[in-house]
Amino acid sequence: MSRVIAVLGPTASGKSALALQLAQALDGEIVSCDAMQIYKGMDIGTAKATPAERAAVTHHMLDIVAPTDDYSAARYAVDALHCIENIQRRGKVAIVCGGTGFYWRTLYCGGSDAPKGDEQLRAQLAAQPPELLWQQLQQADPVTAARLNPNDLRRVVRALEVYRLSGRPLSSFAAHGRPRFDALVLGLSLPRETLYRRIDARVDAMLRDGLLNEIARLLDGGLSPACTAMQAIGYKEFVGVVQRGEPLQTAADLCKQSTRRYAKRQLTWLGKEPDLQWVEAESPDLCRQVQQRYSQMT
RNA sequence: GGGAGAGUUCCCGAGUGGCCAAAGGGGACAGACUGUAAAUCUGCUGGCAACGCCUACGGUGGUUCGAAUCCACCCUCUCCCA
Repeated sequence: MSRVIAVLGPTASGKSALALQLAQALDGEIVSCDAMQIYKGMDIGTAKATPAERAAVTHHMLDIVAPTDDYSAARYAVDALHCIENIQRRGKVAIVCGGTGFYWRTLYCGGSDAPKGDEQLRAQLAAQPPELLWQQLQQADPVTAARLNPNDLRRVVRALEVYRLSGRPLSSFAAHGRPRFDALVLGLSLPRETLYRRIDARVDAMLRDGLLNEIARLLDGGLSPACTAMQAIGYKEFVGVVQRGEPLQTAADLCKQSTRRYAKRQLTWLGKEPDLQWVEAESPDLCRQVQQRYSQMT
């Protein structure tokens, strides 16, 4: 299996542009690694590759499911790995590009084979008092309980769910393993202020490009504001504007703020990502530099 | 011109003599992350040679063993009457 290039980094750091350049220079195809670009109909707010870009370079892992559906890192790992295999079988270079660290990690290092989520069970668990859930977890899976914060309900519920479904504690399932394929793993870095400026500008641009119309279309189509897809930054902030005519400026500011925080979380994650090499996002001959590193890999 | 009220740490905002470097919230910063991950959760937020010291609650000066809290004057803002 030949080498994969992964272009990771915080939002608005220039991942897509670099991936596009690389794909054109190396005869490659792009595999998106973004938990929200998975959803159909969410284009502007997720900064999905444009039709023109998709015509120029083949993109994978975009528009995989409807926004009403749920998706997961484990599904992503399976689907994206198939894409990579297919690309390589055709003699092309697979370029993974995106900002969802958890998805990339699961693709690269494999994920746990604990049972998949069960909506009903989750709802049933979540209906119980948090203290009770915590007590149950401490009994059923003390190792995981020691690891988790009692307030992190989502993880507490998941751990209990795994226990109920499999009869085994979550801690008995292996987490990520060793990398499953060779990859040049890149993280785009740039000064915090620059990154934040870019984020602000990007939100403004999305609004100019018709983000509100896109959201209105989704909501008119019957999409519930409560579903996972609508929790995406750039969407949840504007539901009130679209549905109740709340002030746009306030929502836009909030959106910029959430995006900045998200970028920070991405950076924190990337800091521990195996094999990751940081490259300066703003360096003028970035694409050439990366190509050089790529060719140096043996 | 007269009267009433307000000025608190990055912001909002509690605090009306010691338990106050000052509740709470926001923001910023840092971190976690086993099939929801653009989600979810946590920590931290005056300075220092730091079990102590210094600087801080509009300003200056008082009262007091001790003040963000009481008094006087001054400055700024808000409201009411002229």
